[in-house]
Amino acid sequence: MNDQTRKKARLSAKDRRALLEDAARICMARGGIRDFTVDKIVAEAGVSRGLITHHFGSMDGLLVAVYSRMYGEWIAGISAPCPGLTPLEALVEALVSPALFSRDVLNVWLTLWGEIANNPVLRAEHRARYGEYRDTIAAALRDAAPPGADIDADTVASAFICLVDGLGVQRCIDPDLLPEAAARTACWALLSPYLAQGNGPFTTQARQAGQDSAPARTGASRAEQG
Amino acid sequence: MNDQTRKKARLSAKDRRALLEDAARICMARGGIRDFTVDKIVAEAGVSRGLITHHFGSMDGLLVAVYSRMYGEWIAGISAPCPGLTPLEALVEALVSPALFSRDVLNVWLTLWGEIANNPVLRAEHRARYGEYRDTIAAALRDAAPPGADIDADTVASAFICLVDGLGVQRCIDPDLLPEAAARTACWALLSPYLAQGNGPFTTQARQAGQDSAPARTGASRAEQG
DNA sequence: ACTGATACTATACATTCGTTCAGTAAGGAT
DNA sequence: ATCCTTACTGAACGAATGTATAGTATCAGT
Repeated sequence: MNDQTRKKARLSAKDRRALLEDAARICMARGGIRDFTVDKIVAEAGVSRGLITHHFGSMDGLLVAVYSRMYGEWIAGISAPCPGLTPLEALVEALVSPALFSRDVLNVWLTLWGEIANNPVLRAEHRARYGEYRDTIAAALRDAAPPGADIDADTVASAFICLVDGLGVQRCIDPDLLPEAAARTACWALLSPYLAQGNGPFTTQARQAGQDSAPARTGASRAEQG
Repeated sequence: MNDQTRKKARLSAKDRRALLEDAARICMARGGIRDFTVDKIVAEAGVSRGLITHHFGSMDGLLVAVYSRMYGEWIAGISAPCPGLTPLEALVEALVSPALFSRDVLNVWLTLWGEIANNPVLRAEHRARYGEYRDTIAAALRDAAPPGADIDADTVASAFICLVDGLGVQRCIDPDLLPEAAARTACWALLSPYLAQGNGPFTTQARQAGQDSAPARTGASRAEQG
């Protein structure tokens, strides 16, 4: 209504940028990178074609802005504490919650990943953000680890991020095949050896052994238990 | 040389299709979906523009053909036995080997995933192939599991596939940050609880408990150990 | 009230996109 | 040797791509 009464809404640069970023995300959630186009985005936002160039310089600029916003919201989402849960439990619950583990959100991520791999500008933005992401997870891990544990929280966090990424991919491809509960189970399956007392696969000793001459022996020794 | 001497090479439909599929993969490895175009592919293959439509009907047809080929080669790669290793060990080693865990190969996968999520034709092809992929892994898991273990190999295989996907994503984004050894360690970290004697997180009991009213308790009980 | 800055529109532009199609030529079958 | 199938070329098509730019409208500062 408000938009219809006013012939032309003149927003602040900040607000208009946010509006365009949201429109771009809606388009990407709908049809991946193929729908990340000037025509589709300005139609979704209800503005003229020239606005994207005016506010972001180019489509690459908009892409970086979307990526930056996604990363910020993602980290904020997993950092929010939850009463009754440890920080690590809250983190996992956030990751499988509808706010983060929805197809719309994940499809934007998947689309962005495909661009990061081939777009130097986006890759630079990623490198600046990834450290913060990993540190957030590593902090929750150190908090949950048994006292005096000899582990590399950064390594665990990296592996955990990979799993979360993969869960997102599968969720995009076939949401029905990967319900929330299955994702949660997978998360704890990866984290539990680290949290267990004693020698998980992420201890300094285990890592050094795994990188030595006999590469498969880390798993082999376990397989031979049965 | 052979191509230059002959003015026009007339190949069988099968051979020409394979050649075009390879050219398409090279383009996708180089620049993602943005380089999956008629002009780029026919230039890479050294043929005229009309050939893609002639052999595949449309670009979508070529995309499905590429995906089908990728899946076939991927499953063949992880199914090859390796002397001195158990089937599961051989599978993991194949997954982190240069043949499968290279940026070129993985970038094609990442590109395809972005399309599967939004392309109904590709999604249908995926559904027809995913089962075979998961069964291959589940078989190796059952072989490696301790006798009489009460586990859901399909669930473990699904979770493991997610991890492998995520490792591929990270490898595409920043290959230096995820060396082969780290990927191998992450794989065994996820698999080891399942292979251990007793109650891993993938047993029937643990799964039922995890899906009950207290969703986070599967991990919570472990976190409270320390 | 005036002025400068800028949010915004709308058109135009050269490329590039996927597909169509008429025509050429090579190879197998009879 | 002659067909007929088909692998293959190359030009043409309209639609869609991102960006540049001239012009309009609105707000803040004076």
